[in-house]
Amino acid sequence: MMEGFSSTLEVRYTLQDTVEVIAQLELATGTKFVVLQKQKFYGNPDWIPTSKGRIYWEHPGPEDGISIPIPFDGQPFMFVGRKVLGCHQGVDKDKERKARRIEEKHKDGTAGRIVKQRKTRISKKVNCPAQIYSLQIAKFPEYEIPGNTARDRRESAKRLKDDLANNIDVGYNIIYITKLPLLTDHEGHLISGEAIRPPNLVTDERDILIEKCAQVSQTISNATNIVRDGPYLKDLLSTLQQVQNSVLEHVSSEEIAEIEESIGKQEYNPDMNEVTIEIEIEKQENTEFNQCE
DNA sequence: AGACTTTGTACAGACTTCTA
DNA sequence: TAGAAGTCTGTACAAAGTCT
Repeated sequence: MMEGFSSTLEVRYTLQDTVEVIAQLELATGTKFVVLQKQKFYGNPDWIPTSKGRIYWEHPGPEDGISIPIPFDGQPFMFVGRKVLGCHQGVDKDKERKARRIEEKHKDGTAGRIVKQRKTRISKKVNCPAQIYSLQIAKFPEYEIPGNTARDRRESAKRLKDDLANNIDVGYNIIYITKLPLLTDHEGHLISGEAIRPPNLVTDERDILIEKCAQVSQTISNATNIVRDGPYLKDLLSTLQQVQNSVLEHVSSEEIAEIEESIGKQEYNPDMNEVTIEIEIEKQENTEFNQCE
């Protein structure tokens, strides 16, 4: 990982390692990425720096874009190439092309022979926005500057360009910086067996249902405290575990981790005594519920 | 069932637009 | 004006649909 960057940035020194990082991501998430764009020299060992290449000291990158910001670290660098991969269920970039092809087909049909309407296949593209952005840069450590002044930059860049122009052997390190998407960046399709979530309910309706679920859970919890029938409790536990599993099936692995973490925190919560007291009070208040049983 | 056709997808490179 | 980023287009291939 690169210091000062988002945790999704991976830095590697060979193409093979970079390919491996992407392969591991695909394996871990059950996703597949296809090349949206690849520049000529990305991963190309034939690339050599020339005096015509632009020298950078930093690269801010657009705020809302997917590009990778490269902070100043004293060493000048050049862009070698970039590669952008998109989730294979991402944007259908050939949509217009397909439409054109169908239109042309129609024209052909009216110009003589009868064209039978064929059942159209369903595209797997669901506009998933997840993308991998990989940059290949070449850093020149021999031209590192101690400070970050305009004068230092100018002098060092000039020295580097002169050396390149005079065919002096300039040492450089190839670096691949790859920005990986998070699981939450995927939309509208399966990830590692996760069920496709139906469209979210209107917030109000959802809130009401959550509230009702909470009430039922609370009632069960309160009533369970007073049940003395051992075999029944055993059956109840089994049923509740099934319900729990069913609920967790509708929650992502990250959310489960959050829940588990919060449960872990509660064990050390000094306020837990207050919760216990509340339950004790509720137990007394629920004698009415007990009588109804 | 196998051959043929159509459609969807993938890749690469050229071209265009935008920006510092 | 150079180079990053975005768009377009040609080509190839695989898979599904259709025909015989």
